[in-house]
Amino acid sequence: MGNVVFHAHDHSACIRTTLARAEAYCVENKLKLTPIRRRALEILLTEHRAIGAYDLLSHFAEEGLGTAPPVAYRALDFLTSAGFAHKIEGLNAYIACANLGTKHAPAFLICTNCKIVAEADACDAHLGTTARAAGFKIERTVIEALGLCQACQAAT
Amino acid sequence: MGNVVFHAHDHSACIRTTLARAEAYCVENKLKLTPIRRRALEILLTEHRAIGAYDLLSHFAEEGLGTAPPVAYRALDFLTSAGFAHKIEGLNAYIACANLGTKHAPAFLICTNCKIVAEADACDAHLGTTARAAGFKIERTVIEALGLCQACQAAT
DNA sequence: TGCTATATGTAATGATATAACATATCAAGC
DNA sequence: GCTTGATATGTTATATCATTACATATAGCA
Repeated sequence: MGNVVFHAHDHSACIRTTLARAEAYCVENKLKLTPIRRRALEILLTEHRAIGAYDLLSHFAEEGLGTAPPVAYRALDFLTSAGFAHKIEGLNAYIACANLGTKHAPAFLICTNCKIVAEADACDAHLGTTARAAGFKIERTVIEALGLCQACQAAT
Repeated sequence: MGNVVFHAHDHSACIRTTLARAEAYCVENKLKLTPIRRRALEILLTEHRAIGAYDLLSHFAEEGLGTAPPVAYRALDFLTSAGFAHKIEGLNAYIACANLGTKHAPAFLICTNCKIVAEADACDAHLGTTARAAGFKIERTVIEALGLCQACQAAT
């Protein structure tokens, strides 16, 4: 199963190795991890919880990296497309990927109180089982598959 | 398994029986299905797909039922709390419940092209299996469990 | 070097959602 | 039938989340 950890861990090492993996992945896939994109990932990794696009933007503003919303959304678009971050639809917020570099369908356990998010894998079959193992108390689930219905596939 | 239907059906009958079930459920549970709430449900049932809060509000405006956002959001809050409608987080949109009156954890198959939404049950184990049976092609999944982590449970 | 893709800067606006407070309605108990 | 308290509705303003559109800059390549 995935890294379902709500407990403490060596966070600075976790940030360093994840950034390194992101860099390697970009080289392999001819993607450009520009300073602003790299910094965005670093901020998400440091926060280690889901944060809003405008929260990210405040960090950028403090550091003189930009003040207009597109700056944040572009960085987040890059990170989510590359699989370095995920959007938590239930919170309209974004979080660094915990299994960076691997193709995966993420599933999340989100604490509505402290906003900490644990990433599991959707292939772990039941979120309920994973949650029980982690001592997480589920209050609401969001389970959605977006794609094309049969008719729309035929029409295109 | 749930009513995973992308195909045509007797829609006016479906609306009538669902409204009747909602009314019965409200009587049983001492909830008030006021005219505006009833009309909101009727509109969602008629649309038979996910619509935005402001789409609902336009219907209200045309019918002289209100023009301010809270009118729509209150009606939607009532319907979702009562289990008569669900929010589709991936679309920021709302849809009438297909299994009204029964306690259930819904899972959705959402066509990003035509916006039709099929409701399955999360207990059906795998969304993938359900999708395959319906000929639905999944492009993105949103799987989120919101609740309280162990630490936050302990703290309260 | 000059061309073209891609990335960034910036202003304006669109889309979604809630806060706050006033007024109305309804049902329970007197 | 009135009072009272709870719930629902009306309304203004504002908060929050996200994109469009267009100008400018920069990197990689012919």
